[in-house]
Order: sequence, then structure tokens, then C-alpha cells
Amino acid sequence: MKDSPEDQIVNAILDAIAEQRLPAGTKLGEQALSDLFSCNRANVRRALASLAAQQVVELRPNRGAFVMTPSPKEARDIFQARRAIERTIARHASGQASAEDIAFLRDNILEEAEARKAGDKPAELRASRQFHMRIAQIAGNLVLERFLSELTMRSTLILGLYSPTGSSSCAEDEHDRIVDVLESGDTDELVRLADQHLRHLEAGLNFDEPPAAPMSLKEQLMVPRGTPSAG
Amino acid sequence: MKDSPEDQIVNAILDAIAEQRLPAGTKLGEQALSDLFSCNRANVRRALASLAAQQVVELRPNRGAFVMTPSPKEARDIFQARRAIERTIARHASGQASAEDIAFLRDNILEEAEARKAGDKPAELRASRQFHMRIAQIAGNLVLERFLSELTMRSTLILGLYSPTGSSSCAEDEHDRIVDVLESGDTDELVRLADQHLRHLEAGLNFDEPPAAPMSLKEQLMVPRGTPSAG
DNA sequence: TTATCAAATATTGTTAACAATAAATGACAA
DNA sequence: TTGTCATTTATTGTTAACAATATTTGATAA
Repeated sequence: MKDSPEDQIVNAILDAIAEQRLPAGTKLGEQALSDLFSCNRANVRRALASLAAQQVVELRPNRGAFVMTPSPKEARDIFQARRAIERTIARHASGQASAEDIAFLRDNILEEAEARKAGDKPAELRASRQFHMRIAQIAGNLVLERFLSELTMRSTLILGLYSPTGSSSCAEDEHDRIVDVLESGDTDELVRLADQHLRHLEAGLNFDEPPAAPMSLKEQLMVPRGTPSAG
Repeated sequence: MKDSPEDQIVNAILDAIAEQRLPAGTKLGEQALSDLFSCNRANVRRALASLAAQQVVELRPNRGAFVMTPSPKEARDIFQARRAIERTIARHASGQASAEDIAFLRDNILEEAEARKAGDKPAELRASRQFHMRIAQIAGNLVLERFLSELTMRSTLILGLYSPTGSSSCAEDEHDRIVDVLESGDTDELVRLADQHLRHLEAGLNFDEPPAAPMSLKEQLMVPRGTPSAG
């Protein structure tokens, strides 16, 4: 069961965004992508159309496709929507987690902590996202799961833009308590924790200074003057 | 400011689905669409990719694109998600409606009632959908607005499949009360009404008998035996 | 009639070439 | 140097032809 070239491209880009390897504003050239995935431009274009429909990519006519750069207003909307959806997910997941689910989540928390200690940001983000998505799976509503998938993706872009360096991602002790309460079956408390967790995440954002300018691939390679590389 | 051919196709198909002119399962041939919109197949294919990303169209490899046929389980997920989202919308719209908003909604209710009396199902569905979407606009969250747009679209497909003929769409007196409470600013009551309204809509569904078989364009033109056309 | 199968037809998937537009380059003048 | 403009280059948008795959059609046999 192999994926179509289009799905490959979509998934690769989504993964890269989810792990903050592709920052907001990055240009996604058609040639570059068709070379990378060794397929023709028609497939690339369809993939970009899909990503644009998911609001993860912005399509500027005659100029190309760019990783979406959420505005402060969009960021607020996204976190508000996340709270609505994750609260609902929490309500329906409560008391439904199997032993494997709990084990997975506990393991996931360790994985995230290790990645953080090791300074491996992509792994940390991947683990954190997996935590939220696993609970969505437990809730068993595919529509909410897909919506949350889109929102976590865009949240990652927001963190990359508006989060004072390092302060990003989730507080791990909050994840800890969430698993405990998820296991215990206290629905109201679980909903409360989910809401609070997202509020904390949002509170860490800083919209005062404008986001760093989008870098083209070329600019990413040129080290700016006055920024010695290592010594 | 003219739309790209791709957007035209996407919007035309979405409108047709929203008004139940395109029933679930309808095949969307590439040639047919490129003829209709006088553009090339590349644009059609991108449009179909967008619609597939919105879960409104199903893409079967080597077989083509079809209007999505929601299963009973999907229908449940969709209405559950709608309740979560429309409750949140209600909470944020409460007390935020301008005089024009209220006037629009009242007018919309009349329009829907007239369409129903006249037996104009498309107009009735269009009005009903507009009612929900206008309240979403009042709430002012573009993310929730877009999610609801997708869900109302898919709800229309569900009604077409599982609603005993005629019983579909919203009870108009419920819309009436919703506008009254929206105007009054009683948030909790508005949320309650929104939830109840959607539960009533869902309660009218019947999953017992399998949905009518998807019709091809050809079959739609052949009048089945024993069904005299007019007299 | 009904079932089976091969040929014919239609549809989707892929590719390459070309046109239209935007971005980058470099000459020129101030 | 710095700014402006024409030229060149690169990128996106469009189109048509072809290949691969389904579907339909019609003939044949039970």
C-alpha cells in the first residue's frame, strides 16, 4: 500500500512544519519540490493546492507557495478554536483510555523530556504533538481529530514566530497531570486541565515585536554580518 | 478582482452541494468539469484536490472524484463536532450582534419559510445554511467559521442521504427563538438553544435503511419504469 | 436468456513543451 | 556609491499529446 506521490509531498511538508524544520514564510518552489520527490510539477501543484486548502500553505498567484505566516489575530482564533475542540475531545476521551493508551502517553512524556534535555527541538515538538493527537484518537471522533491535526500544525508555526526563544512547547508536568486525570476518569477536571494547559501555552506568546522576516533559502545560507559563526 | 478558474470550480461545486443539487456519490468527471468551466484539466485536478482536502469529495485512484458519501459513523462525528463548534460560536456571538445582524437573521428566517412553502428546496437549504454561517461571522473567529462551513456542507450531504424525505433542514421556530435570545444577550440560554437545535436536526436522521444508490449522470436521465413523468 | 470474455471506448495519470509573469542582473547616469 | 531602467534569468501558469487504467460494448457459448 504505497502512497501516491502527491500524498508523499503533503506528508513530508506537514512533518517538516510540525517539527519546525520549515519556518513560516519559507518559499516552496515547484521545481525544488519536484526535484526532491522526483516527480513532475503537476503532482507538486496538486499537493500545494491540498496544503493551501488546509491553511498551512499560502498560494500567491504568479509568485508561488509559501509556508503560512499566521497573524496575531489568526493566532488568537487558532488557540480559541483549539480550546473548544480539545475540551470536547477531553470530555469524550475521559474514561475511554485503554492500558496501552496510558502507557503510550507516559512513555511519550519521557520521550519529550529527554528530547528537551538533549536540545532536540524537532523531537520535542514531535512528541508534544503526538501527545495531543493520541488523546484525540482516544476520543474517537475523526472529524475533531483532523481539525486538531490542522490546528496543532498551525500552532507550531505560531510558536516559531511569537514564542521567545526556548519558552515554547508544553510544560511537561501539565502533561503528567493530564494523564493521571485521564486515567482516573474525572471528566470535569480533565476538561479543566486541557483548557488551562492551552491557556498557558497561549500566554507564553509575545506579539509585541514583529516576527522575524521570512528567510529565503539563499538568506539562510548567508551568515549576517556581525554574527560570528562559532568563535 | 476575478477568481482563478480553480476557485470558480471549487465554489461552484461547494454551492451545488450546499443546495443539494449534487447528491452524495455523484461522479465528478474531469472532462465534464473542464468543459463546463472551459478550462484545462490541470485546473480541474487541482480543484478536486482542494475539495478532497476538505473532505467534501472522495478521490479514488484511477477511478475519479466523487461527492463524498458520509457513513453513519461519520454523520455522528460531524454532528458531534458541529455541536462543539456551534456552542462555542454561540458563546462568542452572544451580545455581539449588531442591528444589521439581527435584521439580516430575521429576514433570513422569512426567506427560508417562503422557500419551504414554495417547495424550493435549494433556496431553503441556502437560507438555512446562511443563518448558521451569519452567526459564525458574528462570533468573529475565522477558524471556527471555516470549520463550520465545512461541517454544514457535509451535513447537507447527510440530510440528503439519511433524512426521510421532506423532514430535512431546520425547524424555523427554533431559528426564531435563537435570534430573540441572541439579541437579548442571555449567553447560557443561547448555547443551550444551539445545542438543542442541532440535536433535533440529528434526531431526525434515519440510518436504518441503506442510503439510495449513487446515481450517475446517465442514470439520472433515465426515468425508472413505473414512474410516470407528469400525468 | 444469462454468463463469460475479448475488443473497443472512455477516463485518469504522466510528461514535456511553451507562454506569461516575476525576480535578478548589470549597465548607465547622477 | 546610489538609484533607475532595460535585459536577462528563473519561476509560475497553460496546453496538448501520450501512456496506463477502467469501463463499456458486443460477440460467443451454455
